[in-house]
Amino acid sequence: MLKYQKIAMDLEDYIEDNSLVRGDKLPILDDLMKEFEVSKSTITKALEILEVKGTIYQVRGSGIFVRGHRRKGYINLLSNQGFRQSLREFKVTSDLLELAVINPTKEAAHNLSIEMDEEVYYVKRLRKIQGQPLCVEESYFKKSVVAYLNEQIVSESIFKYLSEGLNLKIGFSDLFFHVGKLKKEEAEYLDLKENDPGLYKETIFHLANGEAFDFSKIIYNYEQSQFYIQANNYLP
Amino acid sequence: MLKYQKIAMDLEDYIEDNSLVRGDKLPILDDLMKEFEVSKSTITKALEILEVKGTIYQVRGSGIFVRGHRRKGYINLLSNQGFRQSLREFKVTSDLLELAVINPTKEAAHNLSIEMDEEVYYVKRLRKIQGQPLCVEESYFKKSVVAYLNEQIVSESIFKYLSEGLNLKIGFSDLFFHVGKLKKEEAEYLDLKENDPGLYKETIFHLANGEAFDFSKIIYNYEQSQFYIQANNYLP
DNA sequence: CAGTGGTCTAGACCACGGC
DNA sequence: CCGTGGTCTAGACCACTGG
Repeated sequence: MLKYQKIAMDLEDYIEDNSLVRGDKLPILDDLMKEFEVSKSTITKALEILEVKGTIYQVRGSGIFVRGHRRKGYINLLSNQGFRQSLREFKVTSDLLELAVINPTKEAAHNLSIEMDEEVYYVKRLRKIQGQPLCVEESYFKKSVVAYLNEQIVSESIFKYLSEGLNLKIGFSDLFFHVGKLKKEEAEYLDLKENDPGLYKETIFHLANGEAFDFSKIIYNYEQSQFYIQANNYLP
Repeated sequence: MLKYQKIAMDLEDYIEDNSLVRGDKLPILDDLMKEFEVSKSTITKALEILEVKGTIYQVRGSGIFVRGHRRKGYINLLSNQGFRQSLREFKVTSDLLELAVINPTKEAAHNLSIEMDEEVYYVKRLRKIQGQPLCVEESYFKKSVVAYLNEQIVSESIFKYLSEGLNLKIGFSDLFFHVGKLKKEEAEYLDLKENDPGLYKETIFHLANGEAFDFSKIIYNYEQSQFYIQANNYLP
């Protein structure tokens, strides 16, 4: 593990352990350098990561402060770590509806930039929160990248398996969404009525080398889901 | 303007001017260092900004590549620069419905961390795209920060005025949203029907020093709006 | 193994906040 | 004015990619 990653994690733990909240001050740069016995740039790099993640903000001439937020019960839209993190106080479970090796739909093939005769793993899951349907998810994993999946892996954290088990390096993801009216079949999964509102989200996940490997479609139950994002305002 | 900011902008222009698309290669680090006559770290910093913004991705041992994305007509959810950027090919206009100095609602006061007797500018606007209602927005600006607003400023870009006119430094923003059924009054603004789907978004904007100064509530017309985000996957 | 990006250092100097 | 974070440099060394 890289120094700056370790420092970033240690600082997150420090904030957690000391129950620091928005506006609370962290030690100054100089002290952090001494504490971790690294150069200024390394601390800066660690802080930058936490800044991008929305954990802290830095004010020149003043100090380093905890950002956090949190409205309870909101899902972090950008966390692909499933819902374990954002909703850890709630009970989230997952029903596996389907797991198979298939040829992709035209849509999936297009979003993964593959031919329609290349094989993919198709995973369909229904996620529940405190027993209520939270969302239906369909995922298409390139089989050339994700060579093997089984029921157990899928029922736990797929991404953890990919990065730790298969040693894949996840890079970036493109996320698209819109709001619409649920079709009858969709509504049934979510325990809602036809034409009720639904949030439709599509995500294309890429490896660090830029290759798309997972196309995912999720429909959220509007009664169970609220989202948050912590953004930074870079170049105007 | 800082060197790395200038470089980042120049590289964006370079991509634009040469119509580079996803996967196209940029010059290597060494050449960029020579071209811009700066040290490696400065180039790295510029590239990092573009990486966070979703403009490029870097692959160790291989090169620097254009990321971009491929869907037209989607709104960048994280761009507070209004819709000019994402939808520049479409005609976006804005009707001012109300502009007044008032005491904040309880909700606005809470989100801005102020008392209910402190004054705020209240701005209500209806945005249209190609003549169709796109969203209704209500904003509350702390008067202690934004001392003056008028009809002309509001009809153009408020944030441009804040950063260039008032020289305020925008820092970060917290974004919350959910999906719901439109109330009758809301639906009328958007030319929709009661109980049609709506995307409800709230944003709290902060200065670089961490002070909240703008609380904004937007309801989007589901027929006119689709969104995208380009995310990076940092620490697992 | 050559090419290319990533990490880390030590240090100079700058810019902003707040007393 | 002092304390604090931000920018920038030059350079050593590491780690991954791809022929």
